[in-house]
Amino acid sequence: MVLGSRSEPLSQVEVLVVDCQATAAAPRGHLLEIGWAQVRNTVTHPHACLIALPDGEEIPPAVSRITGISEHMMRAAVDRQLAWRALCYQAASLTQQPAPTVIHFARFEQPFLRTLGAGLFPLDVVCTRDIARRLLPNLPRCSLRALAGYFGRAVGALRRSADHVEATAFVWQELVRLLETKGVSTWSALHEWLAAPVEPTRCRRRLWPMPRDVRLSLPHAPGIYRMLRIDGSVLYVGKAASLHHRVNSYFRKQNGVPERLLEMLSQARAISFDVTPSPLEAALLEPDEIKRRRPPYNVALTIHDRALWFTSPDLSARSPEPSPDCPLGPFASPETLDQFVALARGDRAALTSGPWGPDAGHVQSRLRAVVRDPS
DNA sequence: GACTTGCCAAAGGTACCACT
DNA sequence: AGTGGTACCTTTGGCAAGTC
Repeated sequence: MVLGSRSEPLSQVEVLVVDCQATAAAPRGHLLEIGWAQVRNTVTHPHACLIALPDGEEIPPAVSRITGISEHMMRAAVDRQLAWRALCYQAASLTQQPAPTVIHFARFEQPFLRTLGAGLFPLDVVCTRDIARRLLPNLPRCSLRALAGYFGRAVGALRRSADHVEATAFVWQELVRLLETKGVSTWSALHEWLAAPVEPTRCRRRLWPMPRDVRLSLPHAPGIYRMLRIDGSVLYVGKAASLHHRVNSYFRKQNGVPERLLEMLSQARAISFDVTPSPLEAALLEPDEIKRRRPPYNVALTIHDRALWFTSPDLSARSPEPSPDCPLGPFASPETLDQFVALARGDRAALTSGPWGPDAGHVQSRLRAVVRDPS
């Protein structure tokens, strides 16, 4: 049954965007959450529901950590067939049947959904990752977070279906614009385009979204830099003895680049920087900047990933968490905090053995100002 | 005929990538 | 961290053409 027209322009096609969270990949895993939204020009408010796990099944700690879904929250979970029927009801309201459906990395979601459908599957699925891989073959990463960031939308730290549905819908709309420039302008043309074999690419050199001249024009001077998305939001704050060398070093390696770095560089379109008189000054500015902006990729100084230290304004107390008594920080280790205390007290003997070196005296006045005014 | 070289395809192994 | 599918790379073997 085809109610709508398959020749309708892709940007006008009403689609269902779906995302699932699960305890693990199929067939071992169980559905934990389903989210969906109807998209045509604008995105309707996404609907998401937690799915009750089979008796005896629990949410693995790792999944609970990345999704934020707790056993307590699962009290509101619904039966999986109930959720599937609600999704099918929404699918049936679309003009085209089977319902044009957009899923990111559909390979993960489809086995769960097909099991729920038990032979009846009213969805005509395309995968945004497959489209992106063809349209942007040299983009370092095509994960949902990387793609959304590439087009200028942040994805929340916790992986939840409602947020992922909105992000997928956003990515879909951006991809449709690119598809139409390639002459892929209808739903059926999109299927044909996806089915066509891809030209083999033997040496695929990465294409960084950040223009080369932007990074090459950075000064050979110490300072702090901020990696920015296309909308200007900050991805990462770093410090450098030479802004030019540090930032350009990210873009030289083709292999062995850490996963999170690739994901960040897939999103970074611009850079802003502040030149400082010395590398030490940059090192002092960096934590302030991180604390103020909370960039998502400053993993090293986030409390979730390793123990951090905070200290009191008079440096006499320390705590692994920020508090009214210990608002200064974060410091990556007790050793760094020791150096900070020594620097503030002018203990040159302690300083010259540490990473601050002979620059220590140069920044003491600023450091004392920081200690006096912890805001 | 024996050997070398180049090409191709299949098989097997490994690295990559995306998900939770 | 664990998982699984895919892409890529290497190895292997068969074949044809060229050279000695």
